[in-house]
Amino acid sequence: MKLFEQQELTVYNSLSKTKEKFTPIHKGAIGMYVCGPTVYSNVHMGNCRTFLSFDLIFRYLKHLGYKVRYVRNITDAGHLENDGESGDDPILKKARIEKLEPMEVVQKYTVDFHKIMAKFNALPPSIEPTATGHIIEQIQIVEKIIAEGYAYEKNGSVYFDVVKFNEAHTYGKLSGRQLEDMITNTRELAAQSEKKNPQDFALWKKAEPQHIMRWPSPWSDGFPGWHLECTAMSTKYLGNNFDIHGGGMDLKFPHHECEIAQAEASTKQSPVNYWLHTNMLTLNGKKMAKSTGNNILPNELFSGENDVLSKAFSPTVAKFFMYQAHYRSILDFSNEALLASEKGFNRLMEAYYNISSLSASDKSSFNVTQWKQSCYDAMNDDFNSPVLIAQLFEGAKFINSVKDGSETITEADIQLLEATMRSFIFDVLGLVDTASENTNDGNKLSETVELLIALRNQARTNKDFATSDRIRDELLEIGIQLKDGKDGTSFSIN
RNA sequence: GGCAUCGUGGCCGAGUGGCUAGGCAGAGGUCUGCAAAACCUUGUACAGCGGUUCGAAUCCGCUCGAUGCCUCCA
Repeated sequence: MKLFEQQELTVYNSLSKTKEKFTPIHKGAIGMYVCGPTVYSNVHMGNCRTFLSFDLIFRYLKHLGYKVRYVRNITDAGHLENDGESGDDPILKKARIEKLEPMEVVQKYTVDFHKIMAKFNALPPSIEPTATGHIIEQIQIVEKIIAEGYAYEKNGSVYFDVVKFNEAHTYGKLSGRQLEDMITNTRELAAQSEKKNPQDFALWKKAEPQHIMRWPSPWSDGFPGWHLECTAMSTKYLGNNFDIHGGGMDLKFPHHECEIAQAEASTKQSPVNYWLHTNMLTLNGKKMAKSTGNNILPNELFSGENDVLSKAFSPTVAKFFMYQAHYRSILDFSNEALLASEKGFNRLMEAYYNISSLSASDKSSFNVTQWKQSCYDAMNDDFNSPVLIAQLFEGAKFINSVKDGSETITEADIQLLEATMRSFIFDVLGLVDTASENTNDGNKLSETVELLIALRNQARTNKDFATSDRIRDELLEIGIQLKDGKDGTSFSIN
C-alpha cells in the first residue's frame, strides 16, 4: 500500500481560501505547475524561497508515493513592464545594456538559476519549458479565445476583453477583487490606449521595429503576453484541468487571475484544482525585489559578502532557516535568525549521528511509532515544515536522552527512528549534511587531527597542560574544534 | 483610496476557543585538569479597546501599526 493511501493530505487552496483535503484528479498521479523565473538577472533569495518551498512540496508528494509531473517554466520573453502599454521587455532591456543577444541573456541567467538550485539541493522539475519554445501553442490559444468572443484585435495586437468575460464568468475570483472596484480604482494610463478597458490585458503584442524578439502570427510580427505563456505551457503538459498551480503571492494578481480567465475562455473549464501561493521573503521588513535592489543573492550568502551578514552560510542552513517558517508566512531575512538556525541545524545533525551509537534495551520509553506519525501529521497539514522540524527536535532530544541513559529504546525502534529521521531530513527536507562532508572528505586531514588528539591526550595524562592546551588552542585558531566527551575526543571543522 | 494578509515571550517562529510547539539567546546543572563543546533542566507570551462565551491570545467589531497586490517582480 502506498504511503499516500495511509496519509490524509490537506492543502490550503488560495482559490477557496480554506484548507481542503487533497484529492488528485488521477489516482496516484499529480500534475503541478509553478511559475518559474524571468531570466534577465540573477535570482535572489526571495525567488529562491518560492522554488525551495515548492521543492519541499514536490519532495513530500513523491515521498508519499505519488507520481508527480512537476512543470516549472522559464520566462524568456514577453514579460512586459507596464502591462504592454508603453512597456519594455526586461530581457531586451538587459540585452541592450550588456550588448548581448536576448538569448545570450536568457542563457546566462538560466544557467545561473540552475546552478543555484543545485547548490540548494533542489530537485529539477520534470519539465522545464520556455515561453519562446511554445509560441505556436500560444497563438492557438489566442485564436480560440478570439473565436469564443473574449478577445479583440487592434493594430496587430490582441487583447483579452475582461468586461465581456466577466459577464458570463467571474474575473477576480482568485484575488478577491470585484471588476467594478477595479474599474473605479484603476489609474488611467495614457489616453492613446488600444484597449477597450484598462483591465484588459495583452495576449499578443505587435512588435515595434526595434523589438528584436518577434515571431509571425495571424495578427502581426510580435510576441506573446506574459500571462498567456503559463496557460500554454501548463495546459500543454498537464491538460486543461490539472491538480496544483503554484507561484509567489505577488503573482496572484494579475498573473494568475489572467491565467484563469484565459483558460476558462478557451477551454470552458476551470484550469486548476488547487492554487498554492508562497509568501514573500523580506529584507529589512520589505519585500525583496529585483527592481528596487532590496535583495540578497545566494552567492553573497554562501560567501558572506554582504553587509547584513556576519559570516558565510551554507545553502543547507539557509534552507533550514526558511523551512522553520511556514511557506504561507512572511519571513524576514536576518543574520541573527540564520545564526540561530545554523546552531539548531548542527544540533539536529549531531543527534542524528548519535543514533548509530545507541544501545538497545528491552523496552522503549518513548513511542517512536506515534512520533513518526506526528511527523507525517505536520507535513499533511499543508506542508507544515516548522512543525515537522519541531518534531525532529523532539526526536533529537529523545536520542540524546537515550545516549545519556535517562531513556531506553528497543533495537526495532532504533531502526524506525533512524529511518524516519533520515527520510525526513534528507529526502523530504532535502537537507545536506555539510559537517560530515568535511570530516569524510579529507581523510589525511582527519588522520592528522587524530594524531594530534592522541598527542594531546598523552600530554594530559602526563599533566603537561601547557602542551595539551597549545594543541587545542592552535587547532581552534585554524578552525578545528576539539570536543572532549565521555567516550574520548572528537573534532569538527568549521 | 480599493483588495488581501499579518501583529505571539529578549530574538526567530508554529499553533490554537479551555490541555507547555520548536529553535536561538539567558539562567541553573552534569561532564572536564581548566575551558570549550555536548547534554539535561528552566520561560505561561500572544498590539490596544470593546463584545460573544462558563472560559479567548484563539471567534466578532472597532482602533492603532506593519506588509503585499492594485504598474515589472517568486
